[in-house]
Amino acid sequence: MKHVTIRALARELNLSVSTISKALRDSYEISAETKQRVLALAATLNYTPNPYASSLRGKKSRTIGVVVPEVADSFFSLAINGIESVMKAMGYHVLICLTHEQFDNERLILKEFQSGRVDGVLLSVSRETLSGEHIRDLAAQDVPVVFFDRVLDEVQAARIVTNDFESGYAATAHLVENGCREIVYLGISESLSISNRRMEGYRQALADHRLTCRAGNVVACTNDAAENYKTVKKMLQRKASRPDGIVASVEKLTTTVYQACNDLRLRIPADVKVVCFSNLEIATILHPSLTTITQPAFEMGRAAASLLLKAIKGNNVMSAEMVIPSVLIPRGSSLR
Amino acid sequence: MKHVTIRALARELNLSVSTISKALRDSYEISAETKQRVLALAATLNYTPNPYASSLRGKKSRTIGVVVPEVADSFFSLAINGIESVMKAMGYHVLICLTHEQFDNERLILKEFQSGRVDGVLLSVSRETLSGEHIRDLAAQDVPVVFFDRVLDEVQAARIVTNDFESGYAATAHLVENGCREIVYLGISESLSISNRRMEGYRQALADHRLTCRAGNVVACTNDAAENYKTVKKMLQRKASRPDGIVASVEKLTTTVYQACNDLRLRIPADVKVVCFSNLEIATILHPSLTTITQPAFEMGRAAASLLLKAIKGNNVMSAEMVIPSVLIPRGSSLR
DNA sequence: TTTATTTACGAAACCGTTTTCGTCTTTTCC
DNA sequence: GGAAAAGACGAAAACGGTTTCGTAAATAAA
Repeated sequence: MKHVTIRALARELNLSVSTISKALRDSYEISAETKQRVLALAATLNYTPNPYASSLRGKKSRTIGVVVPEVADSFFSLAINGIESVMKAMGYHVLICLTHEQFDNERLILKEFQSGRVDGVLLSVSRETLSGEHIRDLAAQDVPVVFFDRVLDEVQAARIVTNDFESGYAATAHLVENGCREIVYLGISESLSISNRRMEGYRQALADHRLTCRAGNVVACTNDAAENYKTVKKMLQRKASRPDGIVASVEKLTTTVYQACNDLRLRIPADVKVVCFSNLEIATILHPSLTTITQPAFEMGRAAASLLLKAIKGNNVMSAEMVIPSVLIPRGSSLR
Repeated sequence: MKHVTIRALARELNLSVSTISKALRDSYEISAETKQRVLALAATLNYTPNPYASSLRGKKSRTIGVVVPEVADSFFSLAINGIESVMKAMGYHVLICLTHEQFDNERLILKEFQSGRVDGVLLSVSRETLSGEHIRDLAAQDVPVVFFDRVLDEVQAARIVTNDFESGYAATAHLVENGCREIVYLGISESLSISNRRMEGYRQALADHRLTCRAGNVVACTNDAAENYKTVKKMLQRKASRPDGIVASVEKLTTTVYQACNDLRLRIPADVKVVCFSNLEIATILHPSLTTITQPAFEMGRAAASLLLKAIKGNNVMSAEMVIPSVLIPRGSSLR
């Protein structure tokens, strides 16, 4: 079956192409009767407008790009749900692109977006991203960019974040208050905004509680689970000053930490207490249940999407910044 | 900054638009020297072709649609990774659309896809989907459709599935072999292919082991976690013939089951043994660790994507069917 | 030397929609 | 009754690539 175009409708009704187009868009120029006829025929012939023709002509695609490191991660998948809920309501499409935490992928994706494929971009940078040249290049083409969660301070753009510093602080203070004295912080990257801010909160909390931060107690994990497992295991095997508390800055380190403790016969929370940044619903049924810093993933997605829509409408939101707080949910893994 | 078009390049080099286009596409009609000049200028001016213009002219978008019920689910997010890995390598874009398990969303999405927005569609139907009219309508517009995981038997289309019957059988037989006599099956929908096939496997396993399948032992869960929790709890509180084994046909029921057992002080696996269809990495650190039927999510995504590409290239794959087996991974939750 | 072929490029149509101008008819208003 | 205004529609030019069909010059074949 051939795709039915506006021209086919025009022929059928003995009207001009422009009349059809206007009728479909409910223009005041067209009589009510003609509109009815057009709508009716369009419905029976199952007419669906070619989005690419509209995009080409109108210079807007009603599509946004979402650039994230990973989709198999509860924070990002929930954030995507939030984004989608807003965009669907406004009739926008969502093009999801994965960087797999690699800068080069991110760079190529954003370069491609200079083509006008998307009207705006929601970005959570990769763990490798250090420079923001590629982001500025995109913004220079009048494609609005809104950061969410993982931002690049160097780039001036709108951002939706959570209170990483305070959360890092809260997690650490919580462990201290539950008796920990040798707390380690597991980061995810040396450059990533969220990882560093959470770490600063961690440091501040230690300082405020008159605890020194041992050099080896801050570890930047990699993207390789096996490697991280070794690292964590080694820490937990230290003869002197074995860690009695762990702040894990990212969800996927949960498995690593629990696994390492299990394998070393260290009991959580008796021997080691754990707090993890995580949105896993399943945290409640871990054994022991996991104390989490739960990020407002869905809300962050919603907020970022709304802000991007404003930017697309022409508002200047470059300096907008919204902080949606995370919450510490104490559970079994950190009880005294 | 203005977007640089092919026309701008033409002006700059005193060449015609068609020459530029051909040079960029490495046509044999253009001399090596001219190609060099064009490529060089394109690079310095940061030219990126407008995808909508190409799509309009060429009648193909180099974009595929992926229609799934949900993205915050490890099976689907892993499958998306598989899809993306193939599509990215072939220079295709991936438009992800969520049905949230609602038929009407699915119908509207597929209808929109009749517009030519995508060159093909990968589909895992919603739990509400009973009829395939909307899918046939799409296929009638020459948009190839490949099912993955959740298929609709009524529709003749290519499909990538896992061995649901055998997996349901294996899960159940495993529980029987570990001593269970009163095994319940938690489905996800009365109509969904995967749910029903797994159930048939369950029934067959019971029959083969000379166990009767009590009427109340097959439950179709809903999309509402709280409701499911109540249902499961009620089952586990039965005075007569309390279940001693549970086959949960979908990942998100894990939390429900563990939670209910915890709250009722039922010990897993001593009082109740559990097998769950799940791709959660975290299954290993549950307490007890969860015996899973793990689906080849990534591979299914890859296979579906490859098949769709074949279909897009014009091959008739309508009757192609590929079954990629799942594996039963015995862990603590089902030990005798 | 003439003819055939290859090489390298340009003009213009085309994809399907949107939008800007006309234009012609019908109303409305003094 | 005549001018002005409104109403209803059509022609045609965009939007930015791609592709077909020419064509002039250069080369090869006869």
